Amino acid sequence: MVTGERTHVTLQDVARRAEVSLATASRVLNGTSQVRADLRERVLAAAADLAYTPNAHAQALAGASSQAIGVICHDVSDPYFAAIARGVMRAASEHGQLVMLASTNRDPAREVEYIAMLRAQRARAILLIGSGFEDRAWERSMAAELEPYQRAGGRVAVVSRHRSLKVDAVLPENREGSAALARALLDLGHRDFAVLTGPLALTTVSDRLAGFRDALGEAGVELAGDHVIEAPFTRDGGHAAATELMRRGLRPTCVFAVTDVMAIGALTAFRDSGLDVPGDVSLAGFDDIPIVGDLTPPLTTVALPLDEMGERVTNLALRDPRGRRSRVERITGRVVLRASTAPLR
Amino acid sequence: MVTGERTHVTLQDVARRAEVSLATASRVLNGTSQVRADLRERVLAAAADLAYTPNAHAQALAGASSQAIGVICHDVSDPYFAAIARGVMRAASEHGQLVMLASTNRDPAREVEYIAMLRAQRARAILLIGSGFEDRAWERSMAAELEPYQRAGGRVAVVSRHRSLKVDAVLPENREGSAALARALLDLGHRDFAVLTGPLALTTVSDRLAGFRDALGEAGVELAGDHVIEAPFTRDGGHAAATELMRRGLRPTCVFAVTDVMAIGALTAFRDSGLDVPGDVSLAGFDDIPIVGDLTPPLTTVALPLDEMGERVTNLALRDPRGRRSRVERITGRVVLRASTAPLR
DNA sequence: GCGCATTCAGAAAGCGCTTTCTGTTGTACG
DNA sequence: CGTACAACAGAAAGCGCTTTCTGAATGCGC
Repeated sequence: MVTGERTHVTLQDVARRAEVSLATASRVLNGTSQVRADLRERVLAAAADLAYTPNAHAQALAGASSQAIGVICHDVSDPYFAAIARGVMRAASEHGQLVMLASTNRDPAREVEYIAMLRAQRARAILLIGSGFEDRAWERSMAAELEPYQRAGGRVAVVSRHRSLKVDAVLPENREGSAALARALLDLGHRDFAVLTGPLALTTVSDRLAGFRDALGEAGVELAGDHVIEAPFTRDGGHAAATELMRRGLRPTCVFAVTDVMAIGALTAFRDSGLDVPGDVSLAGFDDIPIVGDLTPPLTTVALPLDEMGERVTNLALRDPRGRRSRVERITGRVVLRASTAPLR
Repeated sequence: MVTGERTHVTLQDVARRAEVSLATASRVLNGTSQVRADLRERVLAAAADLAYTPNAHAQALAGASSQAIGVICHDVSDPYFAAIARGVMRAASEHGQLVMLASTNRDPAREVEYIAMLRAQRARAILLIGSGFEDRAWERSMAAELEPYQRAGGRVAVVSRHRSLKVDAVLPENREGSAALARALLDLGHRDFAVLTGPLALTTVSDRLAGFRDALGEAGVELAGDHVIEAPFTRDGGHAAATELMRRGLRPTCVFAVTDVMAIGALTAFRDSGLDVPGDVSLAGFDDIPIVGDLTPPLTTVALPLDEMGERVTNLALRDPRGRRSRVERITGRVVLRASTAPLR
């Protein structure tokens, strides 16, 4: 049983056992064209007996294109991506596609590498999830990989990034969203703000910061430079940024973390130093990842339909590939006020 | 530019442009054997000029086996899987492997389907993450897919399941973990417990429940039938189970949710009905997913090194495939007491 | 200076499929 | 009864690679 039976069952084996030609076996299994009933039965039986599975590589090579789409994100374990990935997987499986998911840990080089691999796999589509970098060299090498891929018929779609990429995109309105949030917070009476941001080289970050700052500006409230604290784009980054805020002796009445994930770290940092949220400081995030409703207090945020966004990029990439120019679907964020923000007394 | 240039650049194109044979071009690009320096230069230059990427399918077909491993889990957006997946991706990329991730949404049929697809892709290894089902028919169809795959040289490794699968496995000691937790909770003085469980058909669930119940039994504490509430294996399931508990008018001093994800739902349910944790009821989970330290109160749980577990299955599957019989790595859970459990007054 | 081993480039044979092209049979028609 | 045309099975040509097999140079010993 365990003897060197190293090799796969091939269509040839099936054909031989069913005593038909290769072509006939292929036709039966793919339903490509009519085959006489008795032959068909024989082929089906043979395939079942041998536990035959077609070699997808051979199929791909022979013309029937690949069954898989590639998704590149920064980190699977980030709830933001996980939520989007969920939508992607659902939509992909509706299209009968397998999903290859890769995390780059925000390493631009790794990202380019993965695109090359996906290109080699002849993935039907490549989905880029998450903010791009504002980095000329990186943009060029991305484009260098993506352009030949697209020219050869590959589809590319992205969430949250665009500059320099001529591809279909699902674009959350980061600027407008954080502006709306700022106005909501102003309405609560706040005038003294701080912002915890991720790396400003990420377009998502800079957009959210800009939107927030502009909306404050329109209300005549200025956001001082030292009230903007930059840290890694993670829970720990949020924790560190909040800690730094306190270390600087700043006591804004309201803090905006540019992502919920960072806000979570900040919330814990505040709690650990005995600051009450929202009693001592109001806190708001962005994204509305699933967990934030279960925090104490539940987090005020700008809700993005993450799951749906995943579905939409996927559909963008998989539907009518004939589209000439790149389509853009804008996603409006909805401000959700929860208990983490309180009116200023 | 956009004209029907539908086709990929092939090795043939590179060879032609470099004015060498196909074989030479292949040798240069793979470093398979020595090639005269000037020819090598020409090939490299041609490949770069044409932005050549080898067709992975052709490579796979021609013998060099696939570059990808497949991972099947129940739900990518579940933090438990996400954390494991993270470890998998790290280890996989160290082995130069691409990861294809599929979620089955706990649908056994879908699971079998995905294995067939991965088999078709000639994935180098298949990783099954998450509890199996106690279901004879399903086990048979799984085995029917897996067995020919393994016979043909495919590697299979699993996290958290085993029965009937003869494969390498990373096995968290669920039974022992929840027993240890039970003892810790008994030490706090609790005698009146309830358990919120997922579907008992999942081996993980039944093991955790059994371990907990047994340890209580050894201390002479009985877990009444109506104090065990079954619900879906999700945050909402936990919420529903906790709600049901209160609806039944039960007021145990301590509640154990078999996963952290369920515990999170329960925590919110308790909070929403005005029950204080741990003042009115202590609450514990299992897994130690990253978020639980940021909850209020932080959750007592049995910590599993999720990230490391992902790494270990991957290594199990990718290292020395010559291993004759299946290896098992047991993972010990560590009880972490946090503020969600308090000593009984 | 001749025969031999040694390098290294090229030709060609697959890998397992799909699909076009060919050929054979059976049926309907004049 | 012979011809035209479906209908359908089989042969064979790739798809883009890797790798074995061939063969032409080159360098070496005697």
